[in-house]
Amino acid sequence: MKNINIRELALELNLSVSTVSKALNDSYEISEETKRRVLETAARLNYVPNPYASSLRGRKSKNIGVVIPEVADSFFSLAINGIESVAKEKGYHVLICLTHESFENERTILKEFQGGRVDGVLLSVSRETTQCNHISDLIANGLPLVFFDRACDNVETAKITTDDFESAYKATAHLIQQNCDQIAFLSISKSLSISNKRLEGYLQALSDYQIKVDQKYIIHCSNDAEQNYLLIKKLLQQKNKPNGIIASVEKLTTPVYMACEALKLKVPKDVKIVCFSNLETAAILNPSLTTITQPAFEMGKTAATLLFRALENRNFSLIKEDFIIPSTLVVRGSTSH
Amino acid sequence: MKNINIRELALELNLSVSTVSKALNDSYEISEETKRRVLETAARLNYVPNPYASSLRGRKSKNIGVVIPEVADSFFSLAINGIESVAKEKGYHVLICLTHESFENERTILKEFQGGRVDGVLLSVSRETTQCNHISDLIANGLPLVFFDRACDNVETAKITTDDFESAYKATAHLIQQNCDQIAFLSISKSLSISNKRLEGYLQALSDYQIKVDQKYIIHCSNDAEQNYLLIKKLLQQKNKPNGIIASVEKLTTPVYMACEALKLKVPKDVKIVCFSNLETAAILNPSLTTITQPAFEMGKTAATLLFRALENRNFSLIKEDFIIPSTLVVRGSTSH
DNA sequence: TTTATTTACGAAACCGTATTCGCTATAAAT
DNA sequence: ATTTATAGCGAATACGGTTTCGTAAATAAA
Repeated sequence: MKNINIRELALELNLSVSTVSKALNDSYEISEETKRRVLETAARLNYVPNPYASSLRGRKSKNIGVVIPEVADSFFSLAINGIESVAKEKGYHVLICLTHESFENERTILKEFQGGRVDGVLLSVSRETTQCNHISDLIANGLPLVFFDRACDNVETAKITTDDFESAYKATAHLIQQNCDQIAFLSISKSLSISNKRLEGYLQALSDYQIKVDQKYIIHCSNDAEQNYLLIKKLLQQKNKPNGIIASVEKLTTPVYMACEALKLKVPKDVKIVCFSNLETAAILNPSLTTITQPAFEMGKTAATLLFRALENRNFSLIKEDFIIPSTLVVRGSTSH
Repeated sequence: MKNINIRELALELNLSVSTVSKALNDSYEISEETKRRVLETAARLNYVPNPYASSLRGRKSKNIGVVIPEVADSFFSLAINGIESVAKEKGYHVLICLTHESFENERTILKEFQGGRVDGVLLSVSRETTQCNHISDLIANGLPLVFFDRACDNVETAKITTDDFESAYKATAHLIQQNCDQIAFLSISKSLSISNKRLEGYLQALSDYQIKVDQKYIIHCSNDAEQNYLLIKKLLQQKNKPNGIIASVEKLTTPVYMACEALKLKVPKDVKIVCFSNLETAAILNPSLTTITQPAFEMGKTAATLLFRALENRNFSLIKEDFIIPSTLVVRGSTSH
């Protein structure tokens, strides 16, 4: 049951290697009868082509790279499903690379991609990424790249995002309508565009509703769960503690709830909470969580579709363009009863 | 900024291709001075080696394949992190392939691996997998493979699992001690070994505590979320409805909670619930969820470590062997107050 | 001084597949 | 009958690295 190569397959068939290769690739040069024979024998001898040889010769890998900060996250894992659904249809493989929110990892991964490992890239940048030369370099090198969710504004390519400003605005307005007047905003990065857009939406809503901005309500979280928990706890322990919280990212949900519980704060009575989150369990939390639900699967799917358009049409190139798929505010128990 | 190959690099350096290759691979044949020059020029010209050329020539891909049913699942995404932590250290890449619980997908993926795409495989089989020839074939072909979590019993290789029988037993005993006498067990597959071992642990506990087994309390769920919800709802609507539920897999958590809420059943008063789950949000559910928490990261890490031992030592081969890492019963609000 | 060994490098073969180009035999067109 | 076109196949080359083997010069051993 050892694996055979095309040469041995050709030998068995009394055909040349080139004929077999063409038959396997359904070339018009080969007769139907021969194709049938080749396919039949290939199946019988359990022939599986070596993808590296094909990639080397064909100068394309049939792989797309997906670079994301983290896989243990509902948004990203759902986005992967969206991406994969398209890739599979196109006969491509998905190479998932994790940066773990580290800029250095991100740069290393993209650098490696220059060697030809992938034909195109879908990228959601790390929270540390402030400067984008490593991305521009890759594009200049001829690799098509599409951002999804977390983009760099000064890179000339397409991005798929959600309406971060508007949805943060909606979330904030919702809290205000629920009588919150001291609303905290939990950010995960000072540089990330989505984080900043969400922050701006929050600020705009405060302004529109004539609520004064208080810097002590704007918390910049880190990538350390324990530290974030302490930060949030501290926020909720000050004398003018907030009566509303917007968490700009899913992973802050648990520390926020934990902090409220530790401090015996009742949600939504004492504090109301909205999270940007795709958690399936949002509906069964204690209390159920009001969320901004992002169209994760759709975003992944759209990003992949766009990337493949660039891969398939050599005369179609990715221009700087925004595709915005709206999020949904789902009101649940953490902001009402 | 176009990518260059080793030939052009050699030309620039006035060296032969072989010398450059050896220098890049830190061969003892090359002087320190030359290595320095090569490395410096390679960096300056932004040389990135083509991985497919290396793989083809070296007959190894520096990739390991991870085949799992689903990525949008806490257990698997944490396991991926464990696997990746080892792979990264060894300079390997992780190729994540999703079966979406389909046997056909699983077979196709493993078949492709025979072409040499990966040097080794970590596999958690789909819920549909009852027959394992596609796996044995792969191993017979020379590819080392380690199971993690979901294994096939009749394949000659190592497996990393958790103590499914014992933890299901513990969960059941815990429910009994909390005065449950009508305990339902939610399975996801009739063939999956983990599902069956958990079922056996449940049955053994019932037997040891002299509780009669009632087949109507053993529910075989499907892969369809909506259908599972209806199934569970039906379970909870019968006249002798259970007062305890064990969900053998994380994804059943939400439908169970939803069904209880829809039927106005109080947890834990009317029904007590235990889930096999790695959900980070278990502690903040309504009520907080008693879980069997699997050592997901550890299992991934151990499986990867074992696989690499087989990859690195040609005289070490994977024998049929069980490595069992225990799960933890974490008692929370869904089974007590 | 002669011989053996070591150091540092280059030429060429090789990994498995795809593609270009050329060839033959047959069919079609003139 | 002659030319042209076409269908079907094979030889050879290319893809970009790695590795084997050979060799010249430098050094060590005799």
